[in-house]
Amino acid sequence: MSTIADVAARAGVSKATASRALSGHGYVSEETRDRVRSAAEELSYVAHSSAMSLATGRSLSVGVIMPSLDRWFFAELLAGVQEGLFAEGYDLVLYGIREGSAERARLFERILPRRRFDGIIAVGIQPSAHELERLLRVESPVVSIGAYSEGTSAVSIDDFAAARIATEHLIDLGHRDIVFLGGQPDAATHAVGDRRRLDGYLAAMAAAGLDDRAQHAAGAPTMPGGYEAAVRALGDRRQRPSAFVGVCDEAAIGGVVAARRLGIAVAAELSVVGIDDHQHAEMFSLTTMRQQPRLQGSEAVRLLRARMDDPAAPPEQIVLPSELVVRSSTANAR
Amino acid sequence: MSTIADVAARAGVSKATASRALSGHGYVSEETRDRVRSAAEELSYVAHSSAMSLATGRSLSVGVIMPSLDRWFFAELLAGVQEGLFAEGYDLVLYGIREGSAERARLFERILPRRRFDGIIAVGIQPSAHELERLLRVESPVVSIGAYSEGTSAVSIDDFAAARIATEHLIDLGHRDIVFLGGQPDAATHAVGDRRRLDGYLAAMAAAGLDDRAQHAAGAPTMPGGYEAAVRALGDRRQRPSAFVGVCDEAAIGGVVAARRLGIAVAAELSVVGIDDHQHAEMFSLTTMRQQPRLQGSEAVRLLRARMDDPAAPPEQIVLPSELVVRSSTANAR
DNA sequence: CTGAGGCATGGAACCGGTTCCCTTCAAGCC
DNA sequence: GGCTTGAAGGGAACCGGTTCCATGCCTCAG
Repeated sequence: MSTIADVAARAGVSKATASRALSGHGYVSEETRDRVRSAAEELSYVAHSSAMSLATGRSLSVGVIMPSLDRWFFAELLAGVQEGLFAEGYDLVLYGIREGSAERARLFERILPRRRFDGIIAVGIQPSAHELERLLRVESPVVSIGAYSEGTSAVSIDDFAAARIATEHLIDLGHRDIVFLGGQPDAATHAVGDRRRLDGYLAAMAAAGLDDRAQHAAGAPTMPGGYEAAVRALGDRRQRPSAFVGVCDEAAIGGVVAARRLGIAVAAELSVVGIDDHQHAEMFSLTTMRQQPRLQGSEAVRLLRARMDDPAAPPEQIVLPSELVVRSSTANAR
Repeated sequence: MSTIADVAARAGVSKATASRALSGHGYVSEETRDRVRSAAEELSYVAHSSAMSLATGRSLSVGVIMPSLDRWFFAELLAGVQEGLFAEGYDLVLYGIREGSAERARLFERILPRRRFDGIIAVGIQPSAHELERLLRVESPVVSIGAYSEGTSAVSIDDFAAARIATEHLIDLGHRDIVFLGGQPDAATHAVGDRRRLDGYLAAMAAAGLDDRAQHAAGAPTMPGGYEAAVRALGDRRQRPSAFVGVCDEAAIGGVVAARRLGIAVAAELSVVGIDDHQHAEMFSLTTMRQQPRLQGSEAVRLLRARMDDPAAPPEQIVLPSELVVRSSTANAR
């Protein structure tokens, strides 16, 4: 692999001039620039990123911290972030860190300070005070997604409102016995957004005077999790709910599958609404609150770029809209 | 952020000694080592990765190229790779590149040569001759997953055998009209593994003298793709198949959902077998050929480490086993 | 007593870029 | 004609580490 010294020698100029010619900073004559460029072309020269990073102080890379990779929301988000960063010429360095794991400490203590990232995108992670302090030492701008952090820029939807609107949709259809499906009651592992969605559901129930009928069938925010929670909720024939609000579409779809299995007609006997507009939602005719994780990812990149270009700029929090998409999994209560 | 010069000054030694004390290479007295270590501790010193990389020639990072992030197999794989790399102290730099996109050229021309990766993991990508040449210039070892590349180390399952065994399972149950569900007929976008699975299905059909009954309901290798293909295949009431082999579990589950929708009893009237053992397979009681993408990911890391430690070592191809998991989506033909 | 060899350390070169600063030269202006 | 100004480009410092080499000391064998 050739270095800039090779290019300079071949073009008959100094390293300094070669660097200026290729980067476009400083004065270089038209003719010299062309000579350097073709020399670089001939040697198929590509600048060494570490050397560049060391000299300029910018690494052209962004660290991305994710609590999980195998759920739809996070995978879509990651895809959006990746596309955005790649388009801007930044590399994405991925850390998949389960909440509260030992690796998490190592990440904050050693890994993040070692690479000087130009920026950090943290997804669904509520950094502890100590971790936040470590992040600030690194001095790279942070954008969090779905975590409502105060000090940093942030992207999210209004989880509270989304769940409230979904629940109101069911209430408007005449439903009274509405169960919230999925989500862990344990606060430590409960994703922040899930907690807010549960609160939104509770608020809607309370506003309709249905406080005492509110019920949470806990479970993992996944299809099997929703399935199991639904089986439990539907098990009692005497007091069967007439509608589900899923903590996410995966849980809601689990509920749909469970209902079908138990011979309960979705819509006619049981309305189900989710939150996400998952790629499978349409297939299951699921009514849901649409959010667009890919868009959230690319918005996060946009916010990050803004802060990288001007570190003095104040952090910006944006809340993306989510809208009710009515399909045929919801119908009037009987 | 402090540098090694700060640490050296605080410990009262030279940069050289400080470096040796911290890295453990070369002679340093016990007492000096301790002094340097506590100086580093007090300054919360962390070595600058670019400087280290420039000096040593090793970047402690691995490039990972993936064709998609939103499918279960790839997400699981990525999780396995990520865990493996993190445990070994390597960073994962992610590139999500759609087959044949413009970004792909940029990746091979500029991005990969710029960063000097210590290794590259390419998933489901068949590099062109020109791309392979670029990869070799970079001189970092490559491990491919699921792509059967000759020059490089590789990890995969035997896709051909997996589909053959799945199909034989159905034939043994007395099925004759077996449709292969999902997978794109277009060779350019058809993932290599999907093609091999189709071939395995065809071979099993041929071996049982069922060549003329073999039928491929094409579609995306996803749940909606399988759903649509199944609806088409089940549409003709006169010639309804008695069994599906899904190109993957997602397609197979799409088939199960389609059958339920159409009022066709899975197992009793229609057997369905998939390939993957997807996280949702159990929920749908799907009989399937189990493969473990996480394991494939960590094995890929192991192979990569082997080649990084000894570049002269010959590339190693390993084929991981896949086994038939019989659940209740398959039954004797009527 | 001398020389060899292991240990401990410091100085300086080096990795491959970028950028500051200085020199040169030509054009423009008073 | 002398001075200012700006373009063009070279030398060298610098980013923050690692490592080669030289030096001094101590021990031990001959």
